[in-house]
Amino acid sequence: MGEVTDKPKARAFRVTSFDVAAEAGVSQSTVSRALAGDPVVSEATRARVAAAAAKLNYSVDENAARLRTGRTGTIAVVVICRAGEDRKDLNPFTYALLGTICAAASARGFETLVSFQDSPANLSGRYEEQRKADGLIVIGTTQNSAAWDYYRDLGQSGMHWVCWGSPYDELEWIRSDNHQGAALATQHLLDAGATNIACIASLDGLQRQFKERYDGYAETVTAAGHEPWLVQIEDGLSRDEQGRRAVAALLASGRKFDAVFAVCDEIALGALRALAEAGVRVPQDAALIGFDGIRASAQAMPPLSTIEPDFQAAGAMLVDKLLAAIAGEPHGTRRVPVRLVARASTQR
Amino acid sequence: MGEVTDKPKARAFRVTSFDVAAEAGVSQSTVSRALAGDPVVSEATRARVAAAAAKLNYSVDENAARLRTGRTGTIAVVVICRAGEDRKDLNPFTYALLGTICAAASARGFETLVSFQDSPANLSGRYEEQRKADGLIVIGTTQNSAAWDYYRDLGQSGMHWVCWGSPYDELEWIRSDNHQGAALATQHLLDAGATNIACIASLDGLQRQFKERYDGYAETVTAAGHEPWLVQIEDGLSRDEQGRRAVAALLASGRKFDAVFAVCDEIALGALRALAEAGVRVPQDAALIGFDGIRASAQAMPPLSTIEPDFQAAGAMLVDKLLAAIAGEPHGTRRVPVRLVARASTQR
DNA sequence: CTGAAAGCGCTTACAG
DNA sequence: CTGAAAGCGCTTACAG
Repeated sequence: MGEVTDKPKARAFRVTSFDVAAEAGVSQSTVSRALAGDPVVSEATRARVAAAAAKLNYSVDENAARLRTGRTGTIAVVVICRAGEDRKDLNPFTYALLGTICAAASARGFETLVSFQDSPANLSGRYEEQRKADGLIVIGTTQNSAAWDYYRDLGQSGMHWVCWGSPYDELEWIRSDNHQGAALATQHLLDAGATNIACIASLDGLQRQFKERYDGYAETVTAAGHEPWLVQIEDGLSRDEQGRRAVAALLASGRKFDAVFAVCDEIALGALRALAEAGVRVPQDAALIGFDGIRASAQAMPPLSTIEPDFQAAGAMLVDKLLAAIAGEPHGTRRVPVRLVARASTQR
Repeated sequence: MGEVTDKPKARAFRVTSFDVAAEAGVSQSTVSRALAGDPVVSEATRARVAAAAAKLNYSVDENAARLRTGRTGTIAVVVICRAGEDRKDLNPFTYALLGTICAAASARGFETLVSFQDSPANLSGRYEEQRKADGLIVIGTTQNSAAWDYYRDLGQSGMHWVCWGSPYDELEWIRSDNHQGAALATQHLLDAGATNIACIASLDGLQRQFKERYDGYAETVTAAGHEPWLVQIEDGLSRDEQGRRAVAALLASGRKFDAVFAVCDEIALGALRALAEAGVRVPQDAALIGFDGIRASAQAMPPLSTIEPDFQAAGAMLVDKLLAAIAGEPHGTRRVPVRLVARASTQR
C-alpha cells in the first residue's frame, strides 16, 4: 500500500453499469433493462441487479441516458421579470405559480430548470435546441413586452412551450377564469348591498387578464342595473403605486362610491393603504375586493377579500398542456377555476 | 420528390457538429474548438465556423458535451418546505433568496435545477450521482428537521453542497449577520427612546438564526442597562400565528412595554395585527421592528421597520461558496451583511 | 429472457 | 493551426 503512487485523478472514479453487471454476473444491457423496469427481465435477475446496484451505490448517468434516448425528463421554466426589478419585489403570485409548476412537474417525474429573465441581454429560451429540456413554460409579468416578443418569435421555431401571462392570444396559454372570477367578485359586492362599484383596471391590449376581469365586472353591474365605472390604472408604475394613484383619482372625481373591485391583489393592497390614509374606512365606508389570492391579502388590515385561482390546478394544467404538446396530443383546457375568498374587507 | 416515402421518423432530424463541419469545410473537431472559443483556432476559421453554425441554426447538444466533460454547468437548488404546506404560503424570504441564487448562478454561466421538497417521500438530493448537477444548494425552513437530517446524512457521501437555514452548525452554511442585525434593531429602538423592549424569539437548538438574533438583542439592551425580556414563540404554528400568540402572552403578562423586536418579519406581521386588534397603537404606544426585509413589511400598516439582508449578496455568496467547493478552493465568507430599514413602525 | 454490438454527439489527447 | 480517432456511459434494435 505504501508503494501506491497518489497521482491526482483527472476524473473522479465512477461506478458504471458495467461494474454493476460484473457484480451481478449479468451483461451490461441486462443491468440497464433491469434498472429501467423493463418487464422483460425475470424477477430473479432484477433482484440480483438491484442488490448489486445498491451495494455499489450506483446511479444512472443521466447525461448518457439522455444522449441516447433524446429525452431529458426536464422542463424549463422561465420567469419573466420587469427589467432591473429586485427578486424580492416579484409578484408573489408568480412565485406561487412557480412553486406549483415545479411540484406538478416533479409529480410527473420531470425536473425543472428555472431561470429568471428580465433584460434583452438575459433572454434565452433555446433549451430544446441545446437538449437541456423537452419543453418550456414561460410565466411572469405581462408588462415586459420585449420579453414576450422574444418568446413569441422564438416560438415560431417549432419548440414546445406553454405560457401564463402572455399578452398574445394566439399562443398556447393557460389563464385564470378571469371573467367568471370578476363576476363572482362583483356579485359579492352587490350582494353586500353595494350600488356604486368602481373598478380599478386597465383595458389596454397587453394586460389581457385585466381586460377580461373588467369585462366580467362590467357585465355583472350592468345586469344589476348599474353603470360600469372604470378607474384606469397608469402604466409603468409598481402595482402598489398604481393602486394608490387610482384611489387618488377616484377621490378626486368627487363621485360617491361604496365598493371597489381592483383587478389584482397587489393593486388592491396599494388602494387599501391609500384609502386608509384618506380616512375612508374599509369596509364601513367602502368595501374592497382584489383578485389573485396572494398570501399578503390575508395578512392585510383588514384582511382583503379576493378571487383565488386554484394554484395547484394552474401548475398542473401548465405542465400537462406542455407534456401533451411534447407527446403530440391535444390538450384543450385553458382556464384555471377560481373561487371567492370573502374576508373582512367586504363584510359590513 | 413525389417519390419520397414519408416514413415517420423515430427521432427528429438534428443538426450536429458534423453538419456544421461539412458546411464550413473543416473537420468536426475544429467546429467543436471554434464554438467553444478555444484560442488555438485561427480567427478566419472561427468566423467561417460561426457563420456555418448560424446558417444551420446549430446548438451544441449539452448532453453529449456533459457526458464527455463530466461537468454539467448546472447547480441544483432544493427548497425545503413544511410538510403539506401550500406553495403560496412559503415564506417570501425563501422565494426572494431562490430568485437571487438563480440570478447569481446565471451570471456565472450556470443553470439552476430547482426542486421543492417537503415530505420524506419527496426528499432526493442525489443530483451529483445522477450527473444532473455539479453541486447542490439547500435553502428553506429550519422547521422541517426530517429534511435537514436527510441532507446532513447525504452530505457525508462527499457531494458538494452549501446550505441556508440549516439547524446544524457543522455544515457548510451561509447566514445573515444575525447578531449585528439584532444589535442594529435594538439600538434603533433604544435611540427612539424605548426602555422596555420585549423580544419575540425562540432559543431552541433548531432555529439557529433566532437564537443569534436574540443574543444580539440581549447584549444590546444589557449594555444599555436594561434587562433582556424574552417572549418565547410556540412551536408548530405558522409564523403569523406565533406572532399573534406572542402578543397575547405579552399582554397577559401585564408588564409594561414600549417596544417589540420580533426575530422575523412574518412573526412581526402577526404581532402587528394582534397589537392593532388589542388596541395597542404602533408606533404611538409601542414601536415594532422585525427582521428579514420581506416585501410585505413595506406594505403593512404602518409600514414595518426591519433588518434587511443583502439578498443579492446572499445569492452570490451561496453560489460562490458552492463553486469554490466544487473547484476545491477555500471560501471563508459565511455572513451576509444586513442593514436597518427604518419605517413608520418605529418612528414616534 | 439475455447478450453482443451499435451509436447517441460531443471533447480532447495525440499526431502532424 | 487542424484532423483522425478514441471514448464518455448509457439504451435499444437485433440475434439467439
